[in-house]
Amino acid sequence: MTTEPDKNEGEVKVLNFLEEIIEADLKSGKHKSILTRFPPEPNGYLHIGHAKSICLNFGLAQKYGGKTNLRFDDTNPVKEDTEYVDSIKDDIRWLGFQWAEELYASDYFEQLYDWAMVLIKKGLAYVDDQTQEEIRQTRGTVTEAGKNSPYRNRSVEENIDLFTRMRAGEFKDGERVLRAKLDMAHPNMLMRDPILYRIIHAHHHRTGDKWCIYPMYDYAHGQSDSIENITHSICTLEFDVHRPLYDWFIEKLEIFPSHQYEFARLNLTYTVMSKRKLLELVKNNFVSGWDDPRMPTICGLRRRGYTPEAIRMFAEKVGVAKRDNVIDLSLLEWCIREDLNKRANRYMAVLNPLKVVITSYPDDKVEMMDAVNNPEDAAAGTRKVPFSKVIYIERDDFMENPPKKYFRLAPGQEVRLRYAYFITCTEVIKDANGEVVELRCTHDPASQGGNSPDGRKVQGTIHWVSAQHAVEADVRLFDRLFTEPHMGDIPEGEDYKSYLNPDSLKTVKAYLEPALAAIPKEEKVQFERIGYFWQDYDSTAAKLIFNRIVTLKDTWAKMNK
RNA sequence: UGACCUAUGGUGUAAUGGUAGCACAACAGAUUUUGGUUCUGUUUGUCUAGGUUCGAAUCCUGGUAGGUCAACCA
Repeated sequence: MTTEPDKNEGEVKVLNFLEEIIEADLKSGKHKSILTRFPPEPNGYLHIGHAKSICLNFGLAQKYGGKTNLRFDDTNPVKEDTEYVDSIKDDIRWLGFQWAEELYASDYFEQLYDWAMVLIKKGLAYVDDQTQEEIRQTRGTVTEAGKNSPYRNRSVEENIDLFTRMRAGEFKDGERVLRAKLDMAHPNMLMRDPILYRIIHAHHHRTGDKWCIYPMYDYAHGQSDSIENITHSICTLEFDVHRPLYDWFIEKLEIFPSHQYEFARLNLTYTVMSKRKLLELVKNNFVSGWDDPRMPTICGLRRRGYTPEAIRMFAEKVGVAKRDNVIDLSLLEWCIREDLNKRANRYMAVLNPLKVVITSYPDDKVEMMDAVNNPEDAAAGTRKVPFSKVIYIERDDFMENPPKKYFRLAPGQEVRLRYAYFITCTEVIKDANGEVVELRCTHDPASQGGNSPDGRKVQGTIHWVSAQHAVEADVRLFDRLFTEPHMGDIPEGEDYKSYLNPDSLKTVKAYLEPALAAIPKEEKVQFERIGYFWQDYDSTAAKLIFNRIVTLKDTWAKMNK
């Protein structure tokens, strides 16, 4: 086969609009290199929406040989906590990114204060004594102009004095604010004398009690970007209307001209993305924590079995644009299957067991069957799986009255036990309620390993575990995770409670703990993360099977509709 | 009813004045030691009305629809 390395065939070069801007800036010499930043407020855990932003900011810098800072936007002490700082750092690292510098908006408080003084001296900021209510009332509405504050024309000296005393702690919360002097009739509400500083006597997670005045987002963000020489400040669409203000501060302060660019935030079907709602789910114990596998948080997805590679692939696939979007959850699921399918070793696990006794098999015999670890990767090798007279199969793999194209086990029907034998169902045993509780089968000893010397074909192949070697665990866990509304499909204004099953945590605990006790200590961590297995457990395997179950369920549902 | 942003198959995203392409989803077939994977094929789209142009998804104007903004949140 001949290849032309320069051709790069099949690979279409597609730039998103941010890449186009960056390439143009680099080409024109506007910037020699680029510096982006990821600026979370440490007031909650990162979710899949943040992952898109992280992949964008870090990915863009990587692609163009630049760097990315991690900056915590910690300008509101009452909402923020170091717990969140730590989790955010963990999640970013887990996703596979390394920041150039770890910074905090609170590092800039002194500089920001000095700049506020500059604005005051230029006659561009003033201290307002109005109450919060008065300020709200005089701001006007989207269609009506606001009214000037009676304190708007204070002298520079008086403003300096008052602002100094605000910092010194002479006033109570809410008594005074520092506002920019712009235009109370501006069509953009954000430009109607925005508040720069407010008084908050609260303990800050980093600066402690040093400050009692705190800058607002609009006053802190652009200048923080500027201090760090951020070239491309990339944020979501709702900050679009803030850009004129962002530019105004930079212009008036005559500092490094960082620029803000906006993109559409990620929305996912069936998924709650609002930090406020997620916090509520955690606080009210509707989930076991921020890392509950049903949560759309990065740590939740991690526990659900997602890999960083899959999440990065997802971020790549969803694209970047300025149009509001709702991505199908199926794309995220496709990404994890795509990733795991290539690299995860396969293991057999039965989630919803049905006992099968192979009557023709010797009572005490145990055979070690050869099983392929990963059909997609021969280098992954093989392993031995114990087989014996009594096994469990998946309940879904048997039907007493099968429809026409059902290839798995049914009375009188032959099926292959993967890596083991062909078996034929000879008897169905039911309990008093008519529920199938056990199957009796015979095996073909010649089909050891899964092939018959006479070349006859069986259409179905099913997985199994040897009962005496199995580790028992709760099969319902998996079921719960998939039958409950995924990550909370909660319509606006509805009660979360009706959408999450409060029993699931109890169930998990009740069944997981005895199972854990049966497992060698060194393997517990893996096991705990994934849930459950009868034998042959492994976290990666769980991920694969986990995603595979969804697919099979879908297929089955369709066949029966 | 103010300012700003947006409009391409079911869902996303390309095409930057010259053949509407790609991915997910859906559907059909082939292969298969799991109805998975893999491979092949199929269906479905430029919000609307004008204008400019040899030619418009693309440029202009009007309309329509959706979103954002009236926290001392970020």
